Amino acid sequence: MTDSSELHAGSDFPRMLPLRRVLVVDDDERFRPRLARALARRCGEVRQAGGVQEALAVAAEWQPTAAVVDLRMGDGSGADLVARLVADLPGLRAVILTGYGSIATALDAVRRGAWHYLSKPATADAVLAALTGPRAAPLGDETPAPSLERVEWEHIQRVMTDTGGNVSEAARRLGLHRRSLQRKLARNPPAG
Amino acid sequence: MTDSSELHAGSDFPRMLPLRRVLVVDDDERFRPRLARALARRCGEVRQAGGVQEALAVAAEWQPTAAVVDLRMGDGSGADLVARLVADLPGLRAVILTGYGSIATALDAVRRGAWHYLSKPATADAVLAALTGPRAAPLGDETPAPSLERVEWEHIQRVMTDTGGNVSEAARRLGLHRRSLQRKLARNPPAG
DNA sequence: CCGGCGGTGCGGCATCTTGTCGCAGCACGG
DNA sequence: CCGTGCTGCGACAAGATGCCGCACCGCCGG
Repeated sequence: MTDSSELHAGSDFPRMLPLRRVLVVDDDERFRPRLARALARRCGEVRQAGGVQEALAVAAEWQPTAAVVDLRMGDGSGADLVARLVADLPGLRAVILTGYGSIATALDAVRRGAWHYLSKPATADAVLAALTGPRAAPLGDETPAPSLERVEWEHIQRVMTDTGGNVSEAARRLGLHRRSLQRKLARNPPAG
Repeated sequence: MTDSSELHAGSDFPRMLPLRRVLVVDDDERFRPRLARALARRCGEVRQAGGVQEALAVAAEWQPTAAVVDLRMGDGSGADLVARLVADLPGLRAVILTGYGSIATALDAVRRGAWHYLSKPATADAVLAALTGPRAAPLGDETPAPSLERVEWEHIQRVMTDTGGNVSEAARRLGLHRRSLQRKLARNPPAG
């Protein structure tokens, strides 16, 4: 991936075969064309799809070698789409684009066949690096799932540092009442 | 930072300067040496530290150019450590290693100066790719924090697919009562 | 064939947790 | 000096959870 700075323009991508035909799937009409254009300057061919159905149609006849897929789309889950794509097109590398907070879901997608995941907004370079670099650690199933309590607590801590310790603001962002946040903070952190 | 003066010959890492001196920080006595050895075969020098205090001491006198830091350690947070390291050693690239479920916290670390984050277990190749590749999208502050409710819901969904839809098993992993999980699942997914 | 085991759904009730008030205090800036 | 927004905290009703029980189902071995 270190030589990604010298991507050949034109039609040959020596050992970067995954980048020959890249399918960009996102229902965000502002973001998708931008990403597609940026990718087009660096890869072989790039096509776009605005949703799951369209993506499946394009994939069936065009047989992309790589896909960049948004996690949340109006007509279906990007994770499901990726699972179907890699099933139909063995060897296809798919990266999941995800907004903040869906990282766990994106990791799920990796276990279901996605190559990597990125948080949005992602630069074209980051996408390329993810596509051509090593696969994201699939997180073996032996990694225990954290308790709900723990997940909640970590997210609260995160937002709290975000707001610089402002309880009222954090409560607003978390969507709960200030008093409730106070009480949660007063409690002790979960053990496991 | 420090340029040609202190370079040890022997290994050549052309434009991979970050990999000259790599500090591996983890309190897991089984995992750390393995990672360190694997890295040593691919980079310049590699040293290890078993905790935050030790890492700070080593960093002060050795001035690493890169660091691989576990997020959770007995004597302190890896995120805090990274923040201090990048403050002291400008140009240092630090990747955070995180277990499942602390991804949000790891992203936090990225905002506080870390270069990238990886989920554990991570291969040495993945670590190198993260260190030499583009920086993880720092997730501008405009990305809204998801509501607590939403975070909870996504985590539940994740564990549910993990268990193949087994409610009892998912409840056990989530650390709540089966009846409560049933009720949560019966409710509708959160909007925002 | 039957009993044990583990899963599911659901009702009910005691108990814990939240939401929503209100009040008082403190800091900041017009 | 007063408005604004933060903080901590008490109180009480509304809501969620833990925990019991029951009925039912599918599976597997005795």
